[in-house]
Amino acid sequence: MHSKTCIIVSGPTAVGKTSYAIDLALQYQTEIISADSRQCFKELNIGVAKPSADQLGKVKHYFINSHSIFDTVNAKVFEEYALESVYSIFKTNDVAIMVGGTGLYIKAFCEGFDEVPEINEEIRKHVFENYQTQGASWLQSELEKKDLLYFQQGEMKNPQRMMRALEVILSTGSSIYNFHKGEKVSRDFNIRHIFLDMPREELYANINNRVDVMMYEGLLDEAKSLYPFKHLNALQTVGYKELFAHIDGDISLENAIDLIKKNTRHYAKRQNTWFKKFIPQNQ
RNA sequence: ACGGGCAUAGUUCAAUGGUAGAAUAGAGGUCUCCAAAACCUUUGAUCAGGGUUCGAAUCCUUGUGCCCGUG
Repeated sequence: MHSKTCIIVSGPTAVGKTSYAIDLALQYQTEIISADSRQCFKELNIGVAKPSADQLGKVKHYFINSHSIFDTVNAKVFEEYALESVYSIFKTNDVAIMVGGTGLYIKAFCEGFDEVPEINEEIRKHVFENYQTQGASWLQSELEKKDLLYFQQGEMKNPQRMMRALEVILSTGSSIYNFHKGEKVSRDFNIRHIFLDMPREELYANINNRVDVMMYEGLLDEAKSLYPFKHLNALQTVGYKELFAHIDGDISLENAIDLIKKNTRHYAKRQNTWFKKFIPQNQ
């Protein structure tokens, strides 16, 4: 038992995490670390359901508006940022609150990652560009030649994982599986977990309603202003990518809105699946 | 009201008279640095009644519903 505690509030999108966490933070007179892979971008506002200015004024939030869409943000970056933040909060508080729906980020914060050497930027680019021009079959044949372990055991239909495996073997000469030891880091503070959930039908109704509100608040204009950056990873985001398709003339606005609702429902479903299995705690 | 057409999974569409398939939605799952990402698996249907036939989603017939044209 440690003297400091981080309370993690997780759950699917649109379940009400934000206001729940703010109430909790006010109760403990402490601050909040967001664990959301999209709300950290200062350029993204309406579409990512950030806390309102009013809410941000009540409680200090870390990892909200802290990064730019041009920055590299990933689970490792989050882990370091969140640890720094939590220790900063612990200087003056016994309790810190973390809230968010990005399961992998929360896992990285709770358990850490096995060390994988930094990947050379040129190798990463080389892998990505060849995938762009030659497709998944290129990744498959490269992995068969260079990383038989991954070729036999890994997901050979999943381009993203294949790219990761390939960049690791090209950079280090060793299979990504040799780095995955599954050793969990033990943090020197307590971790408590609160999972928010509600009946599926209610959640889906919340989602549909929230998308309508976002459109009313001007999501289309926001998407138009971000259109020049649609290729960035930060813009591979529900609520924006569908509107980009509409701006391109591929689909009607009505279709785009329906797609946003549908994709958000899918996202919520995946979050549920993740949190059903991953219960962060260290007791 | 008359004439014509259509009726298959929640939806959109397949299936010479011979095992009712697909896409998508829905559901379940994967997961160690792009995770609001990228993947995997899967439930489910011939409008209703009668007839022809070894055998009907398919042919005939009655009913019901929808669409188009004429009035």
